[in-house]
Amino acid sequence: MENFIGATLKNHKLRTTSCREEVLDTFANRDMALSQGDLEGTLKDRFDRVTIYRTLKTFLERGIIHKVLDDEGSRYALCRERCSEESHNHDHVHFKCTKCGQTNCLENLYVPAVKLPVGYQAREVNLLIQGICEKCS
Amino acid sequence: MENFIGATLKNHKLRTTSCREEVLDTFANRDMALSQGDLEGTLKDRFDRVTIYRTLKTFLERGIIHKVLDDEGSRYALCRERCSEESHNHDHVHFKCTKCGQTNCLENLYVPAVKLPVGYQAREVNLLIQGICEKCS
DNA sequence: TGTGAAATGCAACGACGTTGCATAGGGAAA
DNA sequence: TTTCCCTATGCAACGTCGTTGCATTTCACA
Repeated sequence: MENFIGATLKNHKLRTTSCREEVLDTFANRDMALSQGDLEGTLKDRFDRVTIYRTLKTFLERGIIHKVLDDEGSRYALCRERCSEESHNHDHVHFKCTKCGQTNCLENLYVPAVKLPVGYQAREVNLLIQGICEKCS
Repeated sequence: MENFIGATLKNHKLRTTSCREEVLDTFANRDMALSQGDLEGTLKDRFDRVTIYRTLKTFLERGIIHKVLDDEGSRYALCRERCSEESHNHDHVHFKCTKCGQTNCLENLYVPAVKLPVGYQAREVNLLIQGICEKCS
């Protein structure tokens, strides 16, 4: 874990700070999409909410995390595939359980190709499925 | 148009008020997904933002409009298919142009079926494609 | 046309996104 | 190891949005 955190920050040319370490640690330990509020719940004693906000923003820009669509507010999840500032790669499916509220990446599923009308160019595709997850069914 | 608005409200058993009429009219005239901010821009001289908020909430509950996922804030669009309080039906694709910022429903496209892992049950599916629309390309 | 129920406006609160600025802290070079 | 610069952080502040309570107005049916 220590290795993962240090290596991730170094790979993306970011300074090692306690806030960044703990945010990364939280993402790694809780295997689900997190909102800024979730992170604040865990870290607000130690870090200002603006710092958490800026940490998320930085991670987003560098391709360490990606935004997960949600019908209420924003959530974020670690990028598993190789992402960088230049290219993001997130055409997998997100599943939100309406019972327990958890949002997860279904890593193995890919978004089926959609044939767009003439003139439309796709850059990014987000598929959110809501329903009941395996634990709650 | 008059007919559409009156009939829509009556069909969903809602009182006819000027705010509801104008919100519906705005949705009908501008053929795209609108945020609460968009509506306030047009209507805030005449109606309180809370009234607009509650109008949207009511329309959502009754199946007159549906929520459109967006990576920044919520947007709403008219339900074209038959929707009611009981059953919503919105498995079509939404397209957001990163150039002009417009979000539209691609009515003719349906979300391809995704085979979920065992134990997962889908209730609602949202597909958002971002890129360049026909007008901007 | 009167009346009860529903819709509206206003005030207020919290959560979030965002920015500016002064201070603290990381890390490379001496 | 120490110094110094640049970056990250904390704090204050502001705007937007979602949300609720309450008093007042308005709709629609009897």
